[in-house]
Amino acid sequence: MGSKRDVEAERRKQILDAAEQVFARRGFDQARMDDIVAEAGLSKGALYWYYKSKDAIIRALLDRIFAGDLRQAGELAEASGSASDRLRLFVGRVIEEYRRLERLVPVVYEFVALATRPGPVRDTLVGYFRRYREIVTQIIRQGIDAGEFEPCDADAAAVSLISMYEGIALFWFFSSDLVDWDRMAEPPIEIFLAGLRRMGG
Amino acid sequence: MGSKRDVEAERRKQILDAAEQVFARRGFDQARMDDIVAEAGLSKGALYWYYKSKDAIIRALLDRIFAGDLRQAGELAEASGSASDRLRLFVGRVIEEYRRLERLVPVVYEFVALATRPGPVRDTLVGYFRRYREIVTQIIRQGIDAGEFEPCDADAAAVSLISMYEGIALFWFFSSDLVDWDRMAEPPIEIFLAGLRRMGG
Amino acid sequence: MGSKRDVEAERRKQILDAAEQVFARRGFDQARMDDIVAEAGLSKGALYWYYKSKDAIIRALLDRIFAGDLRQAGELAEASGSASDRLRLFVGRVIEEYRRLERLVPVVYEFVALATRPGPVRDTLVGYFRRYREIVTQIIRQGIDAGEFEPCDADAAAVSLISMYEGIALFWFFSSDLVDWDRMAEPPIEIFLAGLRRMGG
Amino acid sequence: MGSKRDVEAERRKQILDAAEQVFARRGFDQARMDDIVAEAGLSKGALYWYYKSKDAIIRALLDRIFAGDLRQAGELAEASGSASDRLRLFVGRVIEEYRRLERLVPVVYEFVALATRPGPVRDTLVGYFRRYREIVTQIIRQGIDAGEFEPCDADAAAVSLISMYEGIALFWFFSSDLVDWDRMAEPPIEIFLAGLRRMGG
DNA sequence: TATGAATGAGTCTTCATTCAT
DNA sequence: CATGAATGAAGACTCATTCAT
Repeated sequence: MGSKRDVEAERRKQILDAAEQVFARRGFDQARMDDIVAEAGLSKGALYWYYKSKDAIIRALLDRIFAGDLRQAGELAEASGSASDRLRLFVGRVIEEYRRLERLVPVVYEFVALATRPGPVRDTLVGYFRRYREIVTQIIRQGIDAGEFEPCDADAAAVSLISMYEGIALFWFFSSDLVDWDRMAEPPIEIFLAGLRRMGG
Repeated sequence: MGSKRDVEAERRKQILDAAEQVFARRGFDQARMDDIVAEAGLSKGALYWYYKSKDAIIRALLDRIFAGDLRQAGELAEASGSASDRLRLFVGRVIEEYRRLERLVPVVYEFVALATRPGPVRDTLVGYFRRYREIVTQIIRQGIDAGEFEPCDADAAAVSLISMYEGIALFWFFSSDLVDWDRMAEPPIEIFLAGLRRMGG
Repeated sequence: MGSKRDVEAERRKQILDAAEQVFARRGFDQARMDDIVAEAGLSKGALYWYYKSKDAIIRALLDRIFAGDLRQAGELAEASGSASDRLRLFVGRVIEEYRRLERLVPVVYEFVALATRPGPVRDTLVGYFRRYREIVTQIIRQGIDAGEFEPCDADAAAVSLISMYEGIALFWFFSSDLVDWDRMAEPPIEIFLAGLRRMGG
Repeated sequence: MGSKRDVEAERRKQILDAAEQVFARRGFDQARMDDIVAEAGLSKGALYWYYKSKDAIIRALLDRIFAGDLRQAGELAEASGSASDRLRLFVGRVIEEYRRLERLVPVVYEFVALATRPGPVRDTLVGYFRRYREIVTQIIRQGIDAGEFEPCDADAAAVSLISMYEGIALFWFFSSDLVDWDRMAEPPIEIFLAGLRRMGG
């Protein structure tokens, strides 16, 4: 049993989990290494043994949150079924993802704020958005080719769709009392699909 | 001429302008008061004469950016013309606003990150979003009542629309090379309006 | 009418009175020039017109409080009457003085703390104590010479007497609920005088 | 040996000793944390590791100086022997204490100045004086009951006695060239005891 | 004389990081 | 591997004093 490896993995997870909590609570800059240490139940030395710096923790967290490879989502581009259904599926997965990351939203916006300026965080997020966009663009294009959707700027439409849910997530965060996912899941995609659909078709 | 008032107003503007630059460049926490002082071309003492603390500057900036009362946008709800046209106008104004705030985007996301946690920043942003939402909901509802749009959850639709442009702004920020406002202005609203019209279809 | 002089004198008194209040409230170091300015109802510029610095104000206050020349007290040394009566009179005046300075006690101890270290404050206080001591020593010596008191170290006795009331003032300040001047005025001097009379006994 | 505890105790002593020196030299407000750091031979971080703030150091010093419980002095109230002898003993111990604290006198008056205003310093000193007073009052009362002293206000007498030595300490501090403890130890207490004594038996 | 905005050196305190044990 | 005391550069803020008006 690779117990050495296991301990290392365990410790790293412990630290990242703790950092997540603390960063969500205070933001990157206001978070103190001591907070993370306390939250993780480790010692300062132990923390620095596994991560060389605060920045290293932030980068590790960035990966853990945004480096998922969207493979599942990507498969949708090549799956069978109508483009509409595949977009519905896609949106369902995105929402699922959002729900999963719920308590991380503060950290996500912390990253967004950082990504505002050049650097590795920005690069990661740019890539993340590009991949999503490519997938959705491809599905919409297939819908147009198949005569399911009106001809249109598929890329602009893709950006619109992703943006809509991205924006709803932000909105939700500022009015969770008024907006809830159960209610906000269907209408947007249905309006959007209706807008894309070839009517006379 | 009230030169005393003028000097005060001038200094405050000088400081807020400088703070905007510096905050955009470095983020709230990484920004140094000395940076602001240098950018403003004032002395430390002068800065503190007008704003008691870094936080006071941030709050003043929050007001300057988000406390605009959306009166113009609000008027659209009561204007004449089709709901579609009024929504188009609304979107046009929002985009105009985004363009105007372009260089402030980093600061805006800085605020969003802050708004993630309870406090005055959050309160301000929550109010800001609520007002937008009310206006758009009203217009859509009028469109439905007038038979222009298919019946639907007007509020959900409003959130969707605002979110879409909100999200596009974010998207744009991460791929200004791929997305530009000239191209992204029309398609989203047109798809959306078509969707509202055809929903039942 | 020397109105110019009058204004100057008036302003200086205004400032010193204000400084007294503020120093009593906050101590020399914690007192802010702005506090004094506010208390005096003057402007910063005006204050600095009359006193060149904070230290100048402190020195002026030192004079105002301790530079009284004790002439009255000094006269007692040459007055007629028994030594006991003259000491009683002396003590009465000292107490009167203490009562008058009541609200200045904090400032007085501020000066005492300062006088702890070499400098003009120390010099002033040293002189102040010396003069008191000389006067009392002389009266006691006269009492011994006149056979009214038993022979003793007149200087040590004088220091004891002055110290006693000095100490009572301090004590009073820390237990004004328990000690009051009406009760503490007579007993000490009477015990002391009895002691001087009976020493040999 | 608990070397961990030892190091902590050692460091705290180091810091308090250094603070004592610096505060004596400059006063609380004029003392710089860097002075204390330098005097203690520590780093700034180390100092703040053990004491959270300048104020915390001052409070710790307050305790170290005034929180001694006077147990020894208290025992005198219940010891055997004449009241006079026990008061002589008491005074001897007080003088001993003063000699011990000699170099701390500036700090003591720094505290007195602070105690002038409400707060923990004042509370501590008030308690300190109260305990002294209770002990001496009790002894004098016993002397009166035993017929050794004339009937009198025992409490006022106690305050007088303590005040006298308190005052002498102050006096001494301003004229150490003229007053020395060897000469000032006996006369005051003897005059005082003579004053209290029942002459006619 | 009087005003009060402006100056900037100086202070306390914080906290990421290191390293002897 | 782990500990936690120690480091010290850096930063927000203060405030006595000045000076243009």
